[in-house]
Amino acid sequence: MNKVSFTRLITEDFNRECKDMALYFLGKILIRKLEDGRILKGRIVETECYLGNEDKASHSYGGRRTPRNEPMYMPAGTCYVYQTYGMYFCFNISSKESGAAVLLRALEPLEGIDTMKSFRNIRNEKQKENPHCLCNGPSKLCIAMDISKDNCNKLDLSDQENDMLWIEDDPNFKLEEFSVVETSRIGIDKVESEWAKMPLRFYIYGSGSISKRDRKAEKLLDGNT
DNA sequence: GGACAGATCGCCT
DNA sequence: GGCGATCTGTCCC
Repeated sequence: MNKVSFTRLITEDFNRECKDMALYFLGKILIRKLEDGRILKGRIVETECYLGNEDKASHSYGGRRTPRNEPMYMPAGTCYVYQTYGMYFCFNISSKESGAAVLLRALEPLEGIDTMKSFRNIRNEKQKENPHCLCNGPSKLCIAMDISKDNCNKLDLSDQENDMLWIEDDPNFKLEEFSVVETSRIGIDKVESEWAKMPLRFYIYGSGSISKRDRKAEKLLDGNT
């Protein structure tokens, strides 16, 4: 058996254009180290692109630049964590182009599942027993991984000294062996339909941890094989 | 499976 | 002052 080691992503790994990065992240491992040393790991299975300037669904549409979205303009690999609906967080990572970022929408929990459960506090008995329910949404994964604006916003994921949050490549995981579903983004119905429909959401076909499956797109993939 | 209402507050206009 | 890149429970088919 060859020994294959997990490697942490570095600056050049993050230096990609938004769509390329969203696809590149699929299958990678997001790792969170808590203050008490506990480790939480999840495989990234769903991502979404938010482009700059021309993207009407993006916080940076029209070049808007405010204190909140400043991380979208910072170097590739910078965390953009913002609060929404007064009580939830969304976790993005800035890409190469200024003003663009990739939203992490879902993870498949791999390690620290009991800790994630304790953070999520799920009431529904069936969901409670299913790890796939822990991180299958952008704000759920923030709760499960203890990612908030206070502790992770503007963090540099390419900084090898940063031991709070980072991403590793899993050499045993080959994205080519999976189908990737390309579909429209979630929760942006109010923007001009052209941009609402744009296929800027990506997920690994067959993962049990997807926030919202697109059965039509999956059927088309089935037809092509 | 889908539709809908309510929670709740930082951010931007 | 109004509005969310969401989640949850409820109601209905």
